[in-house]
Amino acid sequence: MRGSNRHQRLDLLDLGTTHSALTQISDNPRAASRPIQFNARPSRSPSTNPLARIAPATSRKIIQTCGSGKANQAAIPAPKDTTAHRGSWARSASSAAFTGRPSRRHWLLKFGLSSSNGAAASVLEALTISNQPYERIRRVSASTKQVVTRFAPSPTGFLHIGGARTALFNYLLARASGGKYLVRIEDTDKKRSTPEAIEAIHDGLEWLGLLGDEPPVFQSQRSERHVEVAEELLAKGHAYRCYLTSEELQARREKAQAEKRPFRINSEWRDCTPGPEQEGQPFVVRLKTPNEGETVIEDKVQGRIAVQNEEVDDFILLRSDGTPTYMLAVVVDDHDMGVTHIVRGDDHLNNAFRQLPLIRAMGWDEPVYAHVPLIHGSDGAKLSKRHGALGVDSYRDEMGLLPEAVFNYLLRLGWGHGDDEIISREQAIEWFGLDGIGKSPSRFDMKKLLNLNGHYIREADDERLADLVLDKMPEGAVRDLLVRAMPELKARARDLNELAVGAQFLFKTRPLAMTEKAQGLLDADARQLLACAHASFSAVPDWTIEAVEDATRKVAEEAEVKLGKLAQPLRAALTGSNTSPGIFDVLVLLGRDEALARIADQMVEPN
RNA sequence: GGCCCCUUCGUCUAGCGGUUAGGACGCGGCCCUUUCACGGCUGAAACACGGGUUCGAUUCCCGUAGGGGUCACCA
Repeated sequence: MRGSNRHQRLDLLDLGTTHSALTQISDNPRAASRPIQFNARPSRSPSTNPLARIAPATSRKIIQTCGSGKANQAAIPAPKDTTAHRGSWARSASSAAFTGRPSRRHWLLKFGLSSSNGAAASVLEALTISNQPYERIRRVSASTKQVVTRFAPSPTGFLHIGGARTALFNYLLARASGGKYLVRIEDTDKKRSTPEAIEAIHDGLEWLGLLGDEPPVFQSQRSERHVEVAEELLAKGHAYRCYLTSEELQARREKAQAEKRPFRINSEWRDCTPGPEQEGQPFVVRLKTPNEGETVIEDKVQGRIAVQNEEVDDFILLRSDGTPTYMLAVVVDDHDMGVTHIVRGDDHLNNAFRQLPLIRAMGWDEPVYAHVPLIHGSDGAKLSKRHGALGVDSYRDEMGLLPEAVFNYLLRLGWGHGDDEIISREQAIEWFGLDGIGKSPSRFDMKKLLNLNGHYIREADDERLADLVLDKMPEGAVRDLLVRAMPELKARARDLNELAVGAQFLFKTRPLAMTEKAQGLLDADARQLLACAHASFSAVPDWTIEAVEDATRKVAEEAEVKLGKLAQPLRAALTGSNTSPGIFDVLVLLGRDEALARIADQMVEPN
């Protein structure tokens, strides 16, 4: 774990800024002894460039370098030729690395950045590690507040691919900054929540290694607390009792629609005290959201988004039966759990503008938001149950995928790190940052997932694969043989199902059933050749790959045919198929007796 | 429809004002080869459109078109 607790990301500096700074510093030999002047231009999204936020000018002054007596270390051998490092600047939250020229010496640079917007001055600490092929830049804040993220699925169905990716990003963000990653089950809707779904979500997360750092919080068990907050809001005048019925609202909504006016809930109860006639009448509790001005969110993915407050209606906190709504529950739970960074699908973006007034009414700290674009199906349509949105259990059980492949695929879907494709969990933790997340929705591509899975299968341990495949094998499959065959088998499979199919020949019973193509291979000449091979194999002293290969080549030579002419009929006889691992491997794997018997089954009787 | 967001090869993406627009999957070709894979080499393939700003826009701004999200006493 790279980030300790003192490594808290504030995102006050983005990498472009950092880079500019480093370039300037490296160009200025006297940088160590005096304040540094450098230009920082607003990068991709102005809102994420702190310098742009602090002042409109593009030129800012770094107030001081604080090298704590290590002034000379500020003379950095930073790369001057940035174009040589195309695409190699990492854009990670807690750390960034650039490849290219290895550093020649240690250096450590710290400088403070004064912030006129009241935020704590951040400290940027950049260091290179000598003799490493890359250098690191790490942002460190003066504060020690820990990053806390959360994945908050509602248990109304399986854990789908989008949810899994949200979980992944939350997990990675926490790990990347040495923070905490939590899971909360949003089961306030009792009608739609099921224990099966909770189980499925748990299994899915476990399989992907994305279980929370603490046992999950169940939202339904916290309703007392939610009500308590609603009452506090009521007492403070930030919320009010609204006696409008849903029927009344529905009528108004339809009327507005008929008149083609935008409909907004405008409750007359917002500013009036209920009279005696309201006594005993059902009511909901609504939040008094501001009606004027605008609310701005500095979203880490979407950038700066402003919404007019008049667009935000007074949403319900407590239903007429007194139960808390989702909107209330999330805010309260996020606060109580100490969540600092909210990473979720951008279908929740609008909710942020409702949740913010609630947070402000309570005087709580505002979280950092990151709304991640949704994943679409391969046809571009929203992923739905009919559209490839399967539970992760399907990926595991039916499609035969490895969790590390799904992990890697999900990571790359909507997030990028230069040209890197194969990324391990450790590497992901090292590299992950919110600024690497793209703003546009992405499509799910099974082909690429499969390709990745093939890669991870080839990397995987043979014993592990054998155990995984054993389930898919017919009765009588021998684990030991499976393990021995695995190095040959796994090179040819993209998923566990293909692996199982490839392993079938090992356990077939004689006489072997032939596929059509295998049958086609076994013409009269071929059967004749098989007889020769049988004779030759019978005389092989040690049934080793070398000996078997030797014997096979000799048979082909003597018969004056190319090796392939003999190998294919052999393959058919031995496996019942026209594709298999290398024929010598097959011979050895089957063992002398079984191999000879299978050949004998197909050859012409020798005279 | 109101509001909000998005738009680089078919797909995932790199790109932070000057690049022969890079990589990966998929697709084609070649090589390796006992089949199938793997691997290696190689080819085709993209800045949605229109205006600005600028010496110069894929990159910045504004429109248009297309796509998406959201408008519940669901979460």
